[in-house]
Amino acid sequence: MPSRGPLAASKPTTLPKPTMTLLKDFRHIILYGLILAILVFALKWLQWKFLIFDNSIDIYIGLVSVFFTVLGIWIATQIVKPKVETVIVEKEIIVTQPEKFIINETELKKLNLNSREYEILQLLTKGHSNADIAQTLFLSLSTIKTHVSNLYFKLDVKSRTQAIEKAKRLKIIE
Amino acid sequence: MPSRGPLAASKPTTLPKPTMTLLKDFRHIILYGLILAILVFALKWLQWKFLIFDNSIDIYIGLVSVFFTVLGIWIATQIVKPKVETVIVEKEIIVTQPEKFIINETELKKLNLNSREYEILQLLTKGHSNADIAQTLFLSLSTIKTHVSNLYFKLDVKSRTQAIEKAKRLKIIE
DNA sequence: ATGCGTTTGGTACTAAAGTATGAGCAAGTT
DNA sequence: AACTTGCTCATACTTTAGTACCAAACGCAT
Repeated sequence: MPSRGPLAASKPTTLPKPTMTLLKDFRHIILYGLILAILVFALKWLQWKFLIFDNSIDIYIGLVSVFFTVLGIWIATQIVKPKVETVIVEKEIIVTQPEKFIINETELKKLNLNSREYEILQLLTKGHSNADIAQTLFLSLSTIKTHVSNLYFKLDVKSRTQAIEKAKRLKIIE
Repeated sequence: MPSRGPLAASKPTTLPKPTMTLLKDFRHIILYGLILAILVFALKWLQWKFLIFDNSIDIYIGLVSVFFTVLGIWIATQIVKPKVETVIVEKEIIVTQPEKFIINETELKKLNLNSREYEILQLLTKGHSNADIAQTLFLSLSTIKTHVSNLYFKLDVKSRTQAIEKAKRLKIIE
């Protein structure tokens, strides 16, 4: 077996490809022709030699039969191209990809945060204070506090640092 | 070609597997024997028929040759298992690895945090309150506050959320 | 219209975080 | 011995965060 990757191969797929027959090229045809010609001469010689013994015609025929049978077999092995089995082996390549952050939509939906709460959560993780967020979103501090409290309830946490930790752990925030 | 993955195949490796021969079972042997017996009778008949015309011995031999050649080929196709070439095609699959965290030692040294401060920073990012940290490290709340304040000074931030954000951004904490 | 959820905002209060300052103590350095 | 540094702890204070409860305005669907 050739060298393979660190991970094992799996799911080998067999693809039978019965490509049949045909002589490879004209050189073979000429070669076969020559062989046959030589055989004709040999047979002629044998014919005359064996005809001296009239009874030996059976032996002669037998030899011819065997010879041509073997010849046929040999020709068959030459003209039949092998089946090709293609085995596809899956080779896994491990790639460390530079932070392709994917938001965990499943978790995010489970938490059922509304748009404001999620917006505030994003600012929260950036280290903004409630007052900052209020200014950014043009809302009163009270509103922010309400949203933040609801956010904590939904996230099942008790402080903004816990909220940040959980949000990042659940990958619902970058 | 069959359907393949998103990535192109590469490095096809050829493994010649010449699996040879042998009759499948005894039934075949008996079958071949019978066929040969029939052939012998046929030949005998042909022999006598053609001997009437003395000159036609060449034609007779020719027919025998052709017949047994074809027979040989046929036998070969029956008894010789096809050669099988196995082509292994490696199909590459990209696997993204979940990114190993590497602490940015350079930044960490620049900040010049002492061991306690770094320890507290770690607990901070996990969402622990000052009281929690005090309990964990068997220190008074005052001590934690002092350390945390010094930490903020060194990190140039004004709150624990900012500290967390900066620490993660600088990759000095997991 | 009525009900529901979202968003907004308020008051009052408690808890926690953060600042400022001072001080004790052990270990190592000059 | 005097000094520095890292770590500890305390007090007093301000600021921010967080909780609880309430309520108005709005959009939307039954």
